[in-house]
Amino acid sequence: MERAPAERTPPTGDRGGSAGGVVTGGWLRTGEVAEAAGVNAQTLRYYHRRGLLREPLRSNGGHRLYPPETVVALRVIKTAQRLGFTLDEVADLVEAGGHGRGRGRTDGGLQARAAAKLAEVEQKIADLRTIRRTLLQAVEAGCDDLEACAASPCCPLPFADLAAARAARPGRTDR
Amino acid sequence: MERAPAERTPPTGDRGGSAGGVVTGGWLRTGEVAEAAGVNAQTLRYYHRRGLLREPLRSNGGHRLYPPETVVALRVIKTAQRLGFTLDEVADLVEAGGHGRGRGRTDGGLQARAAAKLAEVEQKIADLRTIRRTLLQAVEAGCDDLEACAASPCCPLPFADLAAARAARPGRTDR
DNA sequence: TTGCATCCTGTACCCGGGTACAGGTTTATG
DNA sequence: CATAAACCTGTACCCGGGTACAGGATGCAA
Repeated sequence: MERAPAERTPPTGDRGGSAGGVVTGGWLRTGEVAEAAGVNAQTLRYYHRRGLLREPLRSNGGHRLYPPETVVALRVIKTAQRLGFTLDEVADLVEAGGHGRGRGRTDGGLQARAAAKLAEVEQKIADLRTIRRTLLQAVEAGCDDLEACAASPCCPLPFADLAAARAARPGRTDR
Repeated sequence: MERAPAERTPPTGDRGGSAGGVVTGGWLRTGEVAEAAGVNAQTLRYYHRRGLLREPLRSNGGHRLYPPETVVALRVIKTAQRLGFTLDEVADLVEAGGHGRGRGRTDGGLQARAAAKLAEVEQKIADLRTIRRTLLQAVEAGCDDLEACAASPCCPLPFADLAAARAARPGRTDR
């Protein structure tokens, strides 16, 4: 993402678009990038810290000046996140994608990682289906009091199998 | 859970079972409860703080002495958690279940809450299925580089719809 | 030149569900 | 009675993904 910003024309006073507001091909300030990508401006700094975005050029006064493709970079990040990748994984993906470029590397590793993530997602779906089934049973059996149910031998709720605690809280499934 | 422990015989020196180790009907210490329920002893204190477990009796020296049904209470908590309830919701459930008891209240509210939770779980499943579909498309289309994909008009990945960010990170679906 | 919007840095806080550690008591056993 | 194991309290930390706030410095237009 936005590799080698140093190769572009550095900003010399003006920042691209002459008509106020909509900058056509010029440099963007933090707030502009954030708004264009639909994220909080603080999040940009956070992503820099996390290594998801390279630090861009600076104005003389120290304000960040982003190339326009940063907006695309942010969309990429958000898309990967929506697909279930953690920020660490996203950082990995963009680094892998960008790293060997220009030396004949075509392997971004996305294929393999997407396949692995697919398996994770399917596991989560399976877990949630178990939960759904159990909730349905509870509703159908008319359970209305957990303590009474725990005492009753005919309640379908699985009070016993503490071992099978994987599942629930889907974000943490397998750690 | 384990309401009115004060009504039981207070522990006067011995703690039930005379044969060392396995206490048959007597009072349990923190570590015993924790082990029997398969949770960390610290977690017991944490549950007390969260209002999930009532503070039990104490020995003269200040050590907690639990009635044996606390183990059941813990199983109930863990079960509800596995069904997707947060600890706040569980606290709510056990309080609702226990609160009006003895004054004709039979409504623990579990029915309604289980039904609501069922809807949540189904939403999560639907979200994950969308994610799965998208990942599958990415794999099938042979996407291997997020940046290239973002630039290509034929990539199936949804880089555009930032608005539809609900989904991913399933634990946080709708906050 | 003035004034205000935007930006900068560093640090602290939020959520949920715990876990860990320090430093001091109590309990049980030989 | 001595000693080790278990317990007590309070406080801080962990994960992931940000958000908020304080206190200064810049940028830009009138």
